[in-house]
Amino acid sequence: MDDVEVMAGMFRLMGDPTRLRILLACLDAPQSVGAIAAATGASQSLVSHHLRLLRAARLVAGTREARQVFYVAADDHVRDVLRNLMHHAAEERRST
Amino acid sequence: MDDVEVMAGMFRLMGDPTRLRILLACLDAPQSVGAIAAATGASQSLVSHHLRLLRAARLVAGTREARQVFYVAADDHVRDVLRNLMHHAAEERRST
DNA sequence: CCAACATATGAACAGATGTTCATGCTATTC
DNA sequence: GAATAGCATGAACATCTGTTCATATGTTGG
Repeated sequence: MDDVEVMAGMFRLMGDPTRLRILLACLDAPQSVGAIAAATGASQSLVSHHLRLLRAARLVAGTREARQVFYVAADDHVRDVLRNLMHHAAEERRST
Repeated sequence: MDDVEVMAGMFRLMGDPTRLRILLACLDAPQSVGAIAAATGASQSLVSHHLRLLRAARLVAGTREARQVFYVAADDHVRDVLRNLMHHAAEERRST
């Protein structure tokens, strides 16, 4: 798999609204699965499914703490990409 | 449509390998549809279909010049996002 | 105007993707 | 150690998406 496909894979993961909300929910601080489900309004099962994909692509990292598992955005690249396109989206809204 | 869905829409567009190659092909300088097709190895028809989506989302801008139409990445946000995740992908490869 | 060239569009199809429902697994508390 | 809380997993399904093939649209040169 070449770089382009790796990149595309990451973008595709961020390209689903539910998954994007999950990512944004744990952008700044680790959040438990339950908290993410509550924050995003998605079912626990769905959140878990998505987290698995995000974890497999190393976009988030999860650590177990007693019964709960806390997930957080993997690194600064991910955070930067999200913040960057957030600005772009904001500008799009303003100009249309 | 809220910001998250706008963002997700853009990410989804970048999340297809063919479309990502098209975007990368016209990242730095405007390229004709034919040139993009040649550079990416995709058919003219397919490239045109994808360019329509990218144009609709304002990720690229196209200007007609005689018989050809030249497309280029819309702005610096788009370029930054792509370059940023390229670095991320490169690091991923190195560390696995 | 006609022929050619470059790009755009439409229909149709196979394969991928997000979601739900039900169930399994791990860790804790009593 | 049974019961419960929190999370993960599997199957199944409807929908969406990328691609191809054929054809239309627009543009330039003779």
